[in-house]
This record gives sequence, C-alpha cells and structure tokens, in this order.
Amino acid sequence: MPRVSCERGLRERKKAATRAALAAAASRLAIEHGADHVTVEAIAAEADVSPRTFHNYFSSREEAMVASVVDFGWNLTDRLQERPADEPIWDALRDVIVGSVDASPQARERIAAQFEMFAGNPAVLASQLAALDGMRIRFASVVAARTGTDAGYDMYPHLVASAAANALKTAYDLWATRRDVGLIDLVDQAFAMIRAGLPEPGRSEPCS
Amino acid sequence: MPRVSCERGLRERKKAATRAALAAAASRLAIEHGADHVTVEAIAAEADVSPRTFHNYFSSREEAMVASVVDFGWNLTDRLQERPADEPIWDALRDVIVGSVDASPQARERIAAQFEMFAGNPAVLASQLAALDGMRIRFASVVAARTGTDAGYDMYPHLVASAAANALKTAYDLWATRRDVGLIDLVDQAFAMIRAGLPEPGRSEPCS
DNA sequence: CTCGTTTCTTGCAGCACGTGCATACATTCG
DNA sequence: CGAATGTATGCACGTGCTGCAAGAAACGAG
Repeated sequence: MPRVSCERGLRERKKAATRAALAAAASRLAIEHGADHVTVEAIAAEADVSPRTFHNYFSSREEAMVASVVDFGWNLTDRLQERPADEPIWDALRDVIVGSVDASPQARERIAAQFEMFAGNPAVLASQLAALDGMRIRFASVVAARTGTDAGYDMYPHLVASAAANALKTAYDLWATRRDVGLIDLVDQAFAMIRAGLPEPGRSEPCS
Repeated sequence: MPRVSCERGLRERKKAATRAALAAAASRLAIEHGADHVTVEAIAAEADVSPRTFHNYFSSREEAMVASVVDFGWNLTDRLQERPADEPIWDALRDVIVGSVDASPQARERIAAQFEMFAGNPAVLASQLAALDGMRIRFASVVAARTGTDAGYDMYPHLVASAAANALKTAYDLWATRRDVGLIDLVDQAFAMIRAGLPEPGRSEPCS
C-alpha cells in the first residue's frame, strides 16, 4: 500500500524502510543462492527483523522476491495517469515505458540476474506474472478512461493494456539475454510492430 | 492385444485417470468452498487416494486447481502445430482458438465459476497466469518456426504469441461476465482489433 | 515532559504444505 | 511363473503462514 514516501512521520518512514530492506534482502539472497534455498528466516535475519515480522509485510516468500516488479508497476501506472488526457494513448504508453528505462550496464546485469532467478522457481515466476498482471489491470482502467471505453464491457482497453505490458516484458526479456541491442530501441520496435498489427514478415501483403 | 487402440497399457490409463480425478476434485471443491478452504487432504479423499499420492501428481494445491487450463494450453499448441505450414499465421491462430471454443451455456457457467474461484486466491490466480504463459511460450516457438523468425533473437514471435494468448483470455473473461455476447464473436473481434493495430477509437486518423 | 492512545514487533502455538525415504503393492515382460 | 519396473502409501521432518497476546515504540494532547 505505501506507494509514496511522503515522510508523514517517523513511523511511516520506518515501515517503508523495513519493507524495502525485506524486499532487497529477499531479492539479493534469492539471486545469490537460488529462490529455492532461501527461507523466510534467512530473509528476516538479513533485514534484522523477526520471521514473524516478515509476514506482517509480505504474505509469502515469493511476494517479497518480486516486490520490485510490483513497485515498478505502480510507478508506471502513476506516470501514465499524469499524462495529458488529449495525448494519443499509444504515445502515452510508449513514452511512459521508455521514460522509466534504466539501460545502464549495471541495470542490465541486475535485471538479467533477477529474471534468471525468477525462471528458476515456478512459484516465483508465477508471482512475477501476477505482478505484471496487476499493472495490466490498472493500465486497462487508465486506457478505458482516456479512450471513452468501458473496462467492464469493451475488450479494447484490455487488449491495449495487455499489448503494452507484453511489449515491455518481451523487450526486457530479450534485452537481458542479448548483448547487442539497446533496451529503448527494443521497446520502440515492439510498440511499432504492435501498432502495425504485427504483420507476418516475408509474406506478400494482402492488398494487391 | 488390448481392445482400445491408443491406450498403451493399464498402468498409463490408471495414471491418467488418477490425475484427472485429482484435478477434477481440486477444481470442484475449490469452486464450491473457495480455494482457501480446500486442503490437500480433502482433494485426495475426494479422489480416493492418499494425500501423499496427490503430491506424486501435483507439486502444489494450486497446480491441481488450474490443471484444466494447463491441459487446454497443451491442446491448443498441438492443434496449432497440425496446421498447414503455408497458412497465414493469424488465420492459424484464430482458427485454432475458435475451433477449441465450447460456447454452451453449461461451459459458460463452469468457466465463470472457475474464473471467480481463480480470482479469489492470489496464488491460484498466479498459477493460472503461469499456465497461460506456458502456452504462450510454446505458441512463440511455433510462430517462430512458421514465420522464419528466431524466438531467441526476434521479438516478433513473442509479441504475436502474447497477443493471441491475451485475445483468448480477454474474450473469455468478458464472455464469462457479460450475458449478451457470443464467445466466438468476441474472439473474432479481438483478433481483428489486434491485426488492425488497436487504433484508438474516436480519434482522427494520423494520415494527413 | 507526561500520560494515554495507537500502531508495530515479537514469541508462541497450531495447522497445513511439500519432500525424502522405506515398504508394500500392482503391472509389465521375459 | 518370476524378475524387473513402476506406483501407492505411511512416516518423519523442515518449512510456511496465521491468530493471538504481550511488550515496545511512536504519536498527540495537555
């Protein structure tokens, strides 16, 4: 729930710090030793709290390990909502995602290690997908509001939000494994392909 | 020789039957009582096996509850691979999905109840997403093979597979909640929108 | 500063989950 | 039939997650 660290008081700052410490500890230990070999006890010890306190912040080991993904999703949603309402939706989506990119070598290494860790444990992978799906749902609400569609009745906002989320995930996945491409270029290309309707390459166009 | 041709032996038939019984029991109990209130012990009892045997077939409660989704994904992948190689990829995807549809009222009730059950438990929802993601990955391999792209280097097959999987999921989600639309129509519309590049409705075209 | 209120941390108890292992049982095949 | 292989079950063990109650820390008013 705590999305902003508005410094409303010592209490909230400490809570945010504890949550961040637990998430960082979970991620770090899972990357180092593999998600399977990390216990709640170890995560709690790393963050200097009791195992019981861990469960006051996260309802499962997996949730802590993907907390950065959840936060990333909330961050993107917030930025999307701040966009001017008359901007074309695809421009808003693309710019928000491109604007959130950290394409530094350190980020690439961190993300690659994180994705590898996710892939090593089915439950963690599922939690990552759930985190992205949460973002997708909020994206769909924003898209619906901006395009005059209804998320409860129209497929359009869901298809757009899914496409954007998948462009993001696909670009990151490929960028983390390939050594010869830029993340921003991949995001741009993914959005361009989606907006072109994903035509089959090397097949004659159906217009003639 | 056995009378039934495709069954390789009593042993394999029994295994398949046990697995199916466990999956059905898990799904039924979870729909009836809520995923949270169903224990492995109850599922095993419903399928007339020991709790220990349950874990010989499924590694978690959630896995059993979404087994039908996993099987559905494998089924679709198989049918996609059987398609003629020269067929346009979007036609193949659309026809395979449309061909798998059971739009009967009973199916709608069953799927609606199932989705509601999924949504009631974060871990089960994550497992559903993981099941769909498994299908998506296999779709991407097939798409890559058919379009001359490389799933390890090109975004195209991943974007196409994601788009198809999301069209499927979006159509089912909406069909399960709305009472006034046909599932096949929704699938058709979703594919049409994606192939058109998901243009923003009610906005003047950017062609001038 | 003091005191009462609110909120967080911690330990404890308890049940359920998931796995390795050994044993008994079923089937397949020579 | 008899050996080899694969399956079901019980047992034990470590771990995960939650409710509860007591203690500690932060807050707000006087």
